[in-house]
Amino acid sequence: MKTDSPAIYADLKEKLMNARFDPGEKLKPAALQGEYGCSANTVRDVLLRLTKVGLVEFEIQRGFRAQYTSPEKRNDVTRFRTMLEQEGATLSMKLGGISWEADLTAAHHKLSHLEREFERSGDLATNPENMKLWTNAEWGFHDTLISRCGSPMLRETYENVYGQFRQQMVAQERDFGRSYFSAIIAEHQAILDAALSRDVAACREAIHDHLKRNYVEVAPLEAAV
Amino acid sequence: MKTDSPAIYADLKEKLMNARFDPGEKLKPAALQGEYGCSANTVRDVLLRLTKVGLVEFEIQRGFRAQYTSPEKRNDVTRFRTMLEQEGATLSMKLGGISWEADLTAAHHKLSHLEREFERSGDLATNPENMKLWTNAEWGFHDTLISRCGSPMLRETYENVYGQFRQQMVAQERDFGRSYFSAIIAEHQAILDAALSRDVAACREAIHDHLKRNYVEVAPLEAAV
DNA sequence: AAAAATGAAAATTTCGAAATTTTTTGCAAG
DNA sequence: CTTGCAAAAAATTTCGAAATTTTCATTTTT
Repeated sequence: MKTDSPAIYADLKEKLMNARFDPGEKLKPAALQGEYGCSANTVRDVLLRLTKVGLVEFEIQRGFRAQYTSPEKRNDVTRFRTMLEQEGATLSMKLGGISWEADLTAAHHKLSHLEREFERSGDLATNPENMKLWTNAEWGFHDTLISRCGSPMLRETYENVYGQFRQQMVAQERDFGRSYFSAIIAEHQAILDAALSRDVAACREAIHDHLKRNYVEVAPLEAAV
Repeated sequence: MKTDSPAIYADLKEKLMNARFDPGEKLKPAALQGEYGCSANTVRDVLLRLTKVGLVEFEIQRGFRAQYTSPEKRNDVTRFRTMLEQEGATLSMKLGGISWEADLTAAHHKLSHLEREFERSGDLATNPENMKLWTNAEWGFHDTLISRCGSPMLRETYENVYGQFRQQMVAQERDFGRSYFSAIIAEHQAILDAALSRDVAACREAIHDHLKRNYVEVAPLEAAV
């Protein structure tokens, strides 16, 4: 009995965030068990825990599925993430001190360094190791932005929604060419500048601008109850 | 094998929301198993699922606990709930049509009827059946308020946070006397009026006023990273 | 006496199999 | 050819026990 469920959790989480499962794909413990050399129950246990962070859907008596995808779902995730990040950043701007400015500057420095590198070389899409570096740096910047919001619940929720955002968008097979990075670099810079100058309106706007590319057209319907 | 895990889930959820477990109390599957005539694993399964809605804390290799309580935690839940409800209500005011107005009016009617009754008779605290009635009506009103926000994620998150709010506050042993209901009735009315007249600022204010009694003084510290 | 080490008890995790439920398949009727 | 039903197959849930880890009380060492 040498199974390492934290490793299974981490591996499944990584696969889910990187869309290595199709949207809505069934996740059968009995099938996954072979991958990890453990019993089906252990996989079930892990999937139940991944349910909490929103990466896996669970329905009683009919098992687990990778989160489904749709234009509506992507819009929802994007809107919700935007809202949480705007609120978190606004609070950080009010509550954060010099240490926050230092942390945010550092996180941005790391991120922009990478992005300028990828803008030049264009070898992000091809190199999974670079993708991981960028992914971590991007997360670090956005997390630091809201880190002084003073609300653990907001921060934890943001983390989960950020993960779901990535899950939805990675499946979209976007273009990570140079023009993408040119835009992204400017957007991150705009967020940083607004945050450091404590300009709440500008920062909210910059966050919205950063995420608006992810909205897609959907037939407008009155929301259901 | 006649165990009914949905019933176990419902029962534990009810007990957690009504603070029938002490804050931070250990929830041991082997101990709870007797209550429900099932195996410890079934209880574990249920507790893992209750983790998703934030009523239960899980830490790997050291099991489950009822959510802990503290002034900071109560403030956090209150602040986060306020924020979500304000955003949800604002969106509903923008997107909701006549059917929303009808639903909201109906939900408020049901709620205020009960509250006026309890204001007169004062027999809420003593009668658990009445408490349940009020609890459901209160939830119905607030859920309807945000029901047209157009964001399933916001709405689901609000539901979880509302449950955690109740979990925290019920443990506080508050005074449900007549004066409490006098205040509550006016607050719900103010929310309804502002919502129906699509007055965003007034509605946000009314939501804040409704929840502000739950804030407690806490030594101000710069938020940790 | 305080701290570290030891060992027993308790709790958590994992397992493989049995019981239950859902889904699929095959066949017959309209 | 489609629909409805029954049987088989597959998947999920539940179980009780074994393996592992944590917790707690006790003893040993500094």
